[in-house]
Amino acid sequence: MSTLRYALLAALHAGPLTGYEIVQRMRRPIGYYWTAQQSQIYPELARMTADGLIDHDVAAGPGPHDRKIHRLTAAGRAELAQWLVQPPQRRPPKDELVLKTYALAAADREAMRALYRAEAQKHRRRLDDYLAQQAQAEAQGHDDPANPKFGAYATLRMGVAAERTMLDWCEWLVLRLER
Amino acid sequence: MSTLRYALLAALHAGPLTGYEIVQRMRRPIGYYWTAQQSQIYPELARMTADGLIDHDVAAGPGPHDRKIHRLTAAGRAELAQWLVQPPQRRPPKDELVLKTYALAAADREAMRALYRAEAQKHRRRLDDYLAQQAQAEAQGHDDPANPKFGAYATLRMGVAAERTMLDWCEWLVLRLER
DNA sequence: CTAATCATGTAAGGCGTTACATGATTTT
DNA sequence: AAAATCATGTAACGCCTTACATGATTAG
Repeated sequence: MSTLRYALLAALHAGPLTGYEIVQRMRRPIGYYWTAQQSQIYPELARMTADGLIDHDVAAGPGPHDRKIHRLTAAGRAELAQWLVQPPQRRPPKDELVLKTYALAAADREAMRALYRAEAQKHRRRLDDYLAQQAQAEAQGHDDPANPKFGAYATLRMGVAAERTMLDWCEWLVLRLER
Repeated sequence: MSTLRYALLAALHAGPLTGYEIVQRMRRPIGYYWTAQQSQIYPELARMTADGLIDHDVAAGPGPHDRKIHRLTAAGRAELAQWLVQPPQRRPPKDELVLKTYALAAADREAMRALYRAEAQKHRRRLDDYLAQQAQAEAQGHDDPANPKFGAYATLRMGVAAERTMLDWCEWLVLRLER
């Protein structure tokens, strides 16, 4: 069982979705959890159906393809529940900006400073975006653990925290590389 | 040019290393920058040598293989310097724990709470470890941008910040999932 | 009239992980 | 005597990205 499979089970945990809707959610991590391309998602959904983890209803779509509305089977839901409570396997963080930083002595200092200033800007934008979404989620009561959307809210909070961390780090570098 | 190539150029930016030494540094990200397996590293070093980005001296080793001490060529150093100042391409963060959190409603609440408590513990340990390394680096003056090890120090600071962020988030979840 | 959206899929190729292989020296 | 360290490599396989393909409806 690959992590992608669990990601798809997780995507379906709160209710049925079409492959297309899953693709939308996983393209840009709006909340902040996982990503995958459609060329990975469609075949995997087919395999999961063959393995009895999910099934689907078929409905006519606007284009040449019918819509397949996927939902978890009892087996799929059990598999998900069992996986959720197991400790995650740590996969190493790979961040290009951090890698560049390791070798920053090999580049022009002012150019590197400009890089961090530009990255800080990007993180500030994304942070503002996430903060707005977080406020909206709180207004709708998603911050209550009893609310079914609490999980999505918690991932959003991680997104906020991560963006803030990156922003602070970039700003620290901009200051440190002065002169 | 893959990111792995740039990671290897970055690894060699401060001086020559054998493939084995690079493997050690990239296995568990001591600072916090990049990882790769030896089965990726050795063939890539060979290809980079063929492409003129690095070259090496050969010396007798203790085992059946000679040591190859790799260093950047002028072309390799130029390629690295040019890459460093370009904006990094964002690759989506994939964190299994965050993924699990998204679907946390599908699992037993107390079991999830135990999971976050255990994860908090791991992050606390790693944070302490990184903090000790950071203090040592500062005592040796690596926090000065003029010091050639400043880049490694800056990546370590990112490691510290990231661990602290994850720790806080796990502890927040433990509190929120109470009762 | 052009472009985007909805909706599902296939093909090719590169990136990354796990496992296998060798063998002398040093540590337990 | 057994295990770890040093040191470099290959093989198999799966994951992931980029690109291609179809075609009706809706928005600009």
